[in-house]
Amino acid sequence: ISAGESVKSLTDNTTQTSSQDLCEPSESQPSTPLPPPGHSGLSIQEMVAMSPELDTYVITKKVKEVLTDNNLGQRLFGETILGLTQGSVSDLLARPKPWHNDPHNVEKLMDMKRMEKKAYMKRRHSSVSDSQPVDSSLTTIDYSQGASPQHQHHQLKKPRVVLAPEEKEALKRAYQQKPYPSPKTIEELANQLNLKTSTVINWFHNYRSRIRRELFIEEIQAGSQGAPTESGSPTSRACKTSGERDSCDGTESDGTMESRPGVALGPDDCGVTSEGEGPDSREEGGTQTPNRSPALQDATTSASSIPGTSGHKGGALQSLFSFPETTPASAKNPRDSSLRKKKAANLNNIIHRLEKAASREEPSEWEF
DNA sequence: TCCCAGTCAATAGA
DNA sequence: TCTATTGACTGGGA
Repeated sequence: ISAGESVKSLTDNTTQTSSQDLCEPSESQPSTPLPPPGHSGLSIQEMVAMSPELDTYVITKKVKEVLTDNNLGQRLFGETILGLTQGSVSDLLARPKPWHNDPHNVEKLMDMKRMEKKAYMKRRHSSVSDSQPVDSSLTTIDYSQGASPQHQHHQLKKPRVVLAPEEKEALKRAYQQKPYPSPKTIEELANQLNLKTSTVINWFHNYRSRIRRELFIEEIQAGSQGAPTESGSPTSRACKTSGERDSCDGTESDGTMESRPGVALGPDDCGVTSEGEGPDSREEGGTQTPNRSPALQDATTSASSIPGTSGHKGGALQSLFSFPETTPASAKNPRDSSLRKKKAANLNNIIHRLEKAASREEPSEWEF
């Protein structure tokens, strides 16, 4: 059996299971005839859409475990199943994205799927030269993504800029002083570091974004361990600060951001000290959320201090998606709690089948 | 126009 | 050869 078949089998069974589990949480049989691509049966996406809150951190962690256990590479999984590159898969697995959604939106989702199916059928009839892969489980989204402009401009690609450690240090110090530098500051930084302004701009965007994600993960981890937080809710985004972390990727200790001897650009050399900025200063606009100030960092990172006592690892599968009873939703309504438990049971079931499917031989034919 | 989330893809490291 | 990192880019929202 090829790894590709394994992946397919794995994901196929996930879909199948999820459709049934939605109706019957406790049991399901995967032998049901498979719907064609673009069908209106419930898939993993729909199941997910019906869950207002999911511990995506735990789910992602489990998926990662399954991939590892079954020797399924990120590239294969990403390209075959998700339509993502290896790097994106790695990023997602390392930093899962939280969500919060309205379960009633499932109706919208079904409508969208119907539209998708129509479009798919239309394309199939009209396209003559496009020899589609036998694996019809690839969704229409996959095809559209394959035609991204990035692929078309392949020949025009610029060489990748690799920032030197000193340059990164200087940028980080500048960031500490001003997470949102003005165009003037950016230009000064670019000049002093001999970089393009676009590179500096991109660096600040990326750094802010990745720090934010790191904080999400911390909150999720804290929340999934019983802390009554609004973990995972995009609404919490507005409460984030961008400058509260020294390290972007979590692999560097916060101490690395201290001013470093031997680096050409000291804090005063970063071009960020000449404009009277305070720790919370943001030069342009002034329309940003005020609590983005680094000065608030302690308040927003305190949730991460909860020790890692997750009982998921090595434990029974049924405990994988045990939603904390202390979360606001379940606390205010016992019915919610029961609902959440049902969902947890469903998800545990899915994971169980994922694992079983990964070790099975026969590929089946359905979409993820 | 700016910021963001999401993603790609080059590169480094294991 | 695999995964992790990260600069660059796109599209959407305000």
